[in-house]
Amino acid sequence: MSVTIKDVSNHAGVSIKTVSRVINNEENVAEATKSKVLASVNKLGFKPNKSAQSLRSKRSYMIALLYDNPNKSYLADIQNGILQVCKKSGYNLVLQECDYEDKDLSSSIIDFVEDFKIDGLIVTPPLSDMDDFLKNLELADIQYSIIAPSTKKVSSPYVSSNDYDASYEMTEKIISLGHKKIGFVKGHEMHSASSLRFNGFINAMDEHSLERNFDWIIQGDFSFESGFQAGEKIFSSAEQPTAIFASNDSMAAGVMKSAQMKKILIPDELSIVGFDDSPTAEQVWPSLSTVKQPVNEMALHAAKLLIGEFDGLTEKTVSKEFKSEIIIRESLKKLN
Amino acid sequence: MSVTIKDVSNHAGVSIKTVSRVINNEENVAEATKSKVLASVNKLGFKPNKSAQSLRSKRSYMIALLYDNPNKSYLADIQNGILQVCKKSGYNLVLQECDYEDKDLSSSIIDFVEDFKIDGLIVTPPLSDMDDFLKNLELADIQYSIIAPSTKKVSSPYVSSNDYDASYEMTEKIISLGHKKIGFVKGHEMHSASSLRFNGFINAMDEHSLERNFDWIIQGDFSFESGFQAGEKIFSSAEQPTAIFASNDSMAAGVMKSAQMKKILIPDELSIVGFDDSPTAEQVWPSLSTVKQPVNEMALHAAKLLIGEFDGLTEKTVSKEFKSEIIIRESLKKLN
DNA sequence: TAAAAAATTGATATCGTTGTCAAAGTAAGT
DNA sequence: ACTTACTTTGACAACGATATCAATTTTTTA
Repeated sequence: MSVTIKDVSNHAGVSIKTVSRVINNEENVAEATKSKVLASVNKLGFKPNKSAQSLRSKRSYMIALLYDNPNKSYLADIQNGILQVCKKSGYNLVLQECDYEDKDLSSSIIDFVEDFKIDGLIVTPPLSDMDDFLKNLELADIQYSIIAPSTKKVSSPYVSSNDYDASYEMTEKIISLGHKKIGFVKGHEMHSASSLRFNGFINAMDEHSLERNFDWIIQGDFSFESGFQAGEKIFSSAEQPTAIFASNDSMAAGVMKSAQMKKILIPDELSIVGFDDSPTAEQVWPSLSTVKQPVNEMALHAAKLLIGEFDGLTEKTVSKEFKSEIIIRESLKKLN
Repeated sequence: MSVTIKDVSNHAGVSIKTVSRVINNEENVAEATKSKVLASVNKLGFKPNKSAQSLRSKRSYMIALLYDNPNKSYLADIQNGILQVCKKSGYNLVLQECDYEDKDLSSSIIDFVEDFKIDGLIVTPPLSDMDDFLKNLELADIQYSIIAPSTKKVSSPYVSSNDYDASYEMTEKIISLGHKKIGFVKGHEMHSASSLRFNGFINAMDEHSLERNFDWIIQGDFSFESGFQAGEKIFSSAEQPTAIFASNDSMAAGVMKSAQMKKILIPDELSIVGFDDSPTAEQVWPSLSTVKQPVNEMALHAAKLLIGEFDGLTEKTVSKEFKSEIIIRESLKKLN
């Protein structure tokens, strides 16, 4: 059938242990032996049997992605980033959907990791915001790498996005176009990104001495529906803003719909801005100005971080904060 | 450490082989022995070591999802459906992105399956439309289950959607609202769904003796951009349709944008209809009428089909065609 | 140059299951 | 009662890698 380590050892005229040493890049193998073995490996097309490796070494060569996020496009980007690394390093990605409200979350995840001998986890928001959950993982001695807005101080490696800065910058951009009356729709309360994005907005407003109008600051939950309702509230208030900044694109689209149903012209009478650069941002009309986080690259880095932890191979990858990009489309316009 | 089959056999006072028989539901185990063993299994919390099982039995308990589809939301639904089955049956899902234009697709997938001892594949469009690829899988004796529009005649089990019927029905719905001048934007040529959807449209038009206007029948590729360009073409033609049916929601959104930029009122002057019920369909304004396929359920069934093939356990699941649902939203209106 | 230290290599045990095959126990047939 | 057939069970090999530890070779040190 398929080529085993024994076939290689026979072909190369060394012991199986030596072959094992070579394929695992262990130290103390003579160069001559090493190249002899590698030649046999290539010649025979040997690929280590994952199950056997896993059984003996207690490593599964599988990492899992933990998520509880209805944002399909975000998830797809995350997956792609991780897969790029997995493909190269011979790891496999396993998906694990969670419920952040589940009381037994920690224990069920710990069971899952032990059952499948999962080597490590990549944890995404909002799970990456749950400190006690992360602490439980550490207590169970489970390796993980998190993707989160930059606030976290955890011992495990992490990849972060500069939600605060991006929001601050986008707000300044809006202000620079002459807007002074700016509304804001907040995101889901469980996501730390929500408060960061809000704080970025507030601080930029303060910096430019612009007044906050609490009729225009509405709590949402990242859903389209909550954005729509936020719009209804804002547009029924006494005074009207000239721009609204929503904490994600779905809510921005909701606000936009609400405005359009009230015949408010966008962007002439009202500018709308979102966050995330979801596919919808480009497909609505007028297209949404938004903030694009390099989600794919972040996930890629998170995977490198995690896998680098087990394989000494890769040069030590370090935690890193990623910068977002502001994308200006049709929905944001200079105030007349 | 963790509980092994040996611990169970000691506790139950039988041989390890007998324990193995019980946990694998083999025949010819006395009832008394069986329940005795199961009691020990529960008492000790024994869970078979996947790696050891895999090593010995040549089964990995992993199935892979093959895809080459930029539609993130579709993919997420597929994944969710499969995961529901995996969770129950103890299988794991591995993601494998492909390139349908890759010359070496067959061989690289066959390598992948052999390297990781993948038990079976779930193949999605457009890969499920590539007959020679599927044939190669069969030659390599690889189990798979496909998700595809219903045209395929393959020996492996499959799950299909009634694209033709759904399209026919939606066209009739449009016609029933008084529309006679109806445009159509075709989907990507490599997807068999595209021709089915188009044929459904054409046949419904014929059935109602409505004339086809080839100025309004445009080839697209499922992308937003291609929908936008289709709109530009249609709106620059001599006569204008009163309704346009696009083969998916992204293209419908593109058509919509093109119309809105030309100040064509939707749905008053033009009705637009999509296909897929993507998140965008709900988030554009006016919201898109569309066809919803039970993608999640289809994937769930495909997974059952595949896993049922190896585990004799489940009652034989059979190939099945799933029906789509027509969703009427704001973008489709009775003709004045 | 001999002894000590370090580098290199291999024989064999081991991981936790399932597979093989023979032995023991039960039921059926004459 | 005595084959014959079938059911139930267990001892031990095997899957294909890594781990242990001792043996051998090479290098360094004195």
